[in-house]
Amino acid sequence: MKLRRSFFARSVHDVAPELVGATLLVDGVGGRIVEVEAYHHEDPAAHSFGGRRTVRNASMFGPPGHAYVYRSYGIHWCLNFVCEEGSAVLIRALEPSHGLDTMAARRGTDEPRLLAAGPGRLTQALGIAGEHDGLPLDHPPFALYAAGDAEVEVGPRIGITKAAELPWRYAEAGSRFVSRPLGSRRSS
DNA sequence: CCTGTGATCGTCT
DNA sequence: GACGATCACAGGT
Repeated sequence: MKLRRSFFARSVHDVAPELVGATLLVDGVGGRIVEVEAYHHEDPAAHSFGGRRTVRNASMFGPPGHAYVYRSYGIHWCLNFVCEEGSAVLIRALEPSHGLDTMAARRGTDEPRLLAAGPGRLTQALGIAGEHDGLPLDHPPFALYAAGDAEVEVGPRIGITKAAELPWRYAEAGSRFVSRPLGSRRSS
């Protein structure tokens, strides 16, 4: 079942766990989302913190159901799904199932676990870059299908220094394709 | 298993 | 001028 834009017009804390197990394809390449994180405007770790709009975070304040793509550490791209105003879900990892050869070529590895385990790896495998910022998620090149049954685990987010203790990371229990097991200490 | 470090640059102060 | 919602690799335990 395809996800409609209205799916995203809710609290990011409701949407994020429901995205675990959903299928994300970009031009037919992708797989099952197994790890996400929630960010919103009252969250010190979020780009939208305090409701401050900038050129970079404009998409976060745009309509729900669109992509927010930004550059991380000057090197990588990160993909988010915009929810209610000023909130978004960071897509951190997926289990590759469609277009494995394309992902392997883009990533420079055949190791399935390394194709899309981490937000930077995922965007590289799916061919996501700055031109995808602001695009609607219910139109090509995106295709999103609702999750079936998925057991979701919760834990602290990764790689942040502010509000690092908040348990707003959601992952599929037992998945080998997450960027890092829940409950482990290291941030990469 | 773990920790440390360099790469690299746009964004915000 | 400082700092990342990261990754790959090196080296020690």
